[in-house]
Amino acid sequence: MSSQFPHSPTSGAVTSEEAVFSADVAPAPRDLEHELAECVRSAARAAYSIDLDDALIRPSVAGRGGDYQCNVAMSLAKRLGCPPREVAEQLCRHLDIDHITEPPTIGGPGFINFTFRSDWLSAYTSGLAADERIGVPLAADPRRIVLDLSGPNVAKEMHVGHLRSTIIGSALVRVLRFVGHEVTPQNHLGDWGTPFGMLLEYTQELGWSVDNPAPQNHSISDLNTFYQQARARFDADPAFADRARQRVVELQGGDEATLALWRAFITESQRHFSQVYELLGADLTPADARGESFYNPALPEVAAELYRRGLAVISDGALCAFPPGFVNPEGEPLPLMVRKSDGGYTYDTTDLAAVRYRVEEFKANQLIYVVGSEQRLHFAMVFAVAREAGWLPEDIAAEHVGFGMLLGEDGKRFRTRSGESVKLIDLVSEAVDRAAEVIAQRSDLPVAQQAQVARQVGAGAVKYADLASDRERDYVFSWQRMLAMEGNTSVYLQYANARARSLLGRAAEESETQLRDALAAPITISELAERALALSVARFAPAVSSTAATLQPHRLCGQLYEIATSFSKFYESCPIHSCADARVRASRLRLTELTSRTLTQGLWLLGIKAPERL
RNA sequence: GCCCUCGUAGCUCAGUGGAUAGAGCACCAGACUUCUAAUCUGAUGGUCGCAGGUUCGAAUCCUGCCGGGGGCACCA
Repeated sequence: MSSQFPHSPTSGAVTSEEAVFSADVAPAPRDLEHELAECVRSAARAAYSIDLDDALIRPSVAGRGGDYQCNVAMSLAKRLGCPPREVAEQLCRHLDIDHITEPPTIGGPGFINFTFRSDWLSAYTSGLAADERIGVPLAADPRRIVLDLSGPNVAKEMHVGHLRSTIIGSALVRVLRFVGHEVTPQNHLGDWGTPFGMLLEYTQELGWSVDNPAPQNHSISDLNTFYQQARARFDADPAFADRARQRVVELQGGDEATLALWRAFITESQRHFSQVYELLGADLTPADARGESFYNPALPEVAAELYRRGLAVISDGALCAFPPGFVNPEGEPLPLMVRKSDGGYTYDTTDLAAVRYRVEEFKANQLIYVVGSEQRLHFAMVFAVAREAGWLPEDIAAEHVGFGMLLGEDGKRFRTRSGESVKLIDLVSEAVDRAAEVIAQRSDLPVAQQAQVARQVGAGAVKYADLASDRERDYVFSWQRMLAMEGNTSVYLQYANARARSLLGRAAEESETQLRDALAAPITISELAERALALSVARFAPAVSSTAATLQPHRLCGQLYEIATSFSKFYESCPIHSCADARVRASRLRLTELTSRTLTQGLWLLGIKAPERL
C-alpha cells in the first residue's frame, strides 16, 4: 500500500505516515460547521438552559446571502412556546461569535445567517494549508475492518460486472484507511463452485489432464471461451450437468487429478487479475486474495456445528438453516443451504466460514461487503445465521454495501452468461485510447509522457463515472458517458489540478525562493472567487468524513467537483502572475497550492491519478 | 404473492425535515495577442411518479397506489 499522502507539498514539508500520527503535529482545524454549532449550543445554554443535540447548521441556500445558516430556532419555538423569530433574536443576543462571523442576520421565519469574517476565514484557510490532512480528522473509534471486494471468477476474464465492486471497494479501502481505520481488503475469488465443475469437466473432455495441463499453452481468454462453451453444454445436456456437479464434489473432496488442473487455472487467472488491477489502478494483490477454496477445509465443520446445535436441519436431503423472518414465495421458511443433497457446498457455507474466519483470525470489528445489491437477501441471511451461531457477535458490525446493477444502454440488464459482456481489459483499453486521442490533439507533452497521462486519464474516467453517482442506483453502462471528457468527470478535476500545478511551476521557474516564501505566507481572502474557493476546500474534510461514515464515495466526488469549479472560476478572475501586489500574489499562490493538494488527495482517495500536466 | 430498491429538467444525475429544488450534457448567445479554452459568462429548461397523512415547514418522514429494476431451495 502506498502512502496516504500522494503528493508532497511544494512547501518542502515531508509527507509521511509517521508525521500524521505523531503528537507534535498542530491540531487540525475543526470543520466549519462544528465551529458554528459550538457557538449556537453555547447561546442556547445561555439563553434557555437548553442543551442542543443538533444545532442544525447547514450550508446556506445559494443566493440567500451568508455561508451557513442555523435552522434551530424554528424547532425550538414550539418547545418554548414563543415565535421562532423571537427565538432567533434571543439566540443571536447570546451568540459569542463576533470573532468568527459578521453580525448574524435573521431571515424568513427564523433562519440565522452566518457569514464568516474575511480575516477569520483567511486564518482558517491558512491553517488548512499548514495541515497535511487538510482538516480531515482521524476517527475517534478506529476500527479493524475487513472489506470484501472485487471477487472475480477464476478461469473467466474480468468483465464489466466486476468493475463496480473493484472500484468502489478500492476507494472505500483508501478512504477508511485515511480516516484512521485498519482495513484488510479481501478478494473472495470465485474459484470453487459449480461453474468450475463445468469448466473442469469440459476441458477434460477436450483432453486436458494432469499430464497434459493444456492451460500452460492457453491464455485466460481461451479459458473464457471454454467456460462459455461449457456453460452452453451445462444448460443443454443434463448428463454433462451431473458430471460437472460431480466434479465440484471431487474438487471439494481433494481429488488430486482434479486439483492439479484447477491449480493451473488459478495461476493463469491470477496473472490476468493482476494485469487488470494494474491497468485500473486498484491496489489489490494476490496477497489480498482468499478464494472460496481457502474456506473449503472449514466447510464440513461449519455444517456439522450448525447441525449439532440444532441451527440447521435436513430438508429435502440438504442441510439447511432457516433463520427467522425469511420466507419463500409459498410463505414457507427460506433456507440458507449449508450442504447440498449431493454433499457439495454452496457459497452460503463459504460465506459463513469467511465470516467466522474474518472475525476470529483478523479480529475484525467490522465486516464490509462491497457486492451487488442483488445479494442483499443472501447477506442478510448469512449475517442472521452467523449471529445465531455466535460467529458474529452483536458488537461486530456487518454491512453489505450494495450497488446497483449494470444496465445496457437500452435500460435492460447487462447479461453476462450468454457471453456478450464487455471485457474489463477492453473497456479500460478503449478508455485509454480515447483519452490518448484527445491528448494528442491538445497536449504539448512529449509523446512518451502522453501515453502515461492517457492511462491516468482513461482509467480515471471509467472509475470516476462509476463513483460519482449514488452506488445504490442502477448504473447504465455507456461508453459515451464513461469516456466523456467534459463536465463532471475525472478529467475536469485532473485538468483543474494541472492548471494549478502549472501556476506553481511557473512561479517556481521565476524564483524558487519567492515561491517557498509565498507558500509560507498568510492567505488573505478578499475576492468573491477566493472566498468561494476557500469555502469549497474547507468542505473537503467533512466530505471525506461523511464518505467514510456512509460508505458513499459520490459525496467525495461531489465535493471535489465543487472545488474544481470554484478553482476554475478563481483561475479566470484572480490572476496571479500579472498581479502587482506581492502579498496578494503570495496568498493566491498558497491558495492554489492548497487547492491542488486537496484535489490530488481527493483523487488519490478515489484511486485516480492527478498528473502534473495534461 | 412477499421482500428490497429506484422514480427529481429532453438526457445523465446531486439534494443533511428548512427559504425561490441544483449541477453536468444537449440546445441557444457570448468570451481566447492574456497564468493550460479539456475553461469561463449568460439564457432556456421542473405537476420532485400519483394521492393522502405527520409537521410551523416535506423531493426528503409515514401509509396506500402506479411504474421500472432486483431477489425469493440445491448456480455464485
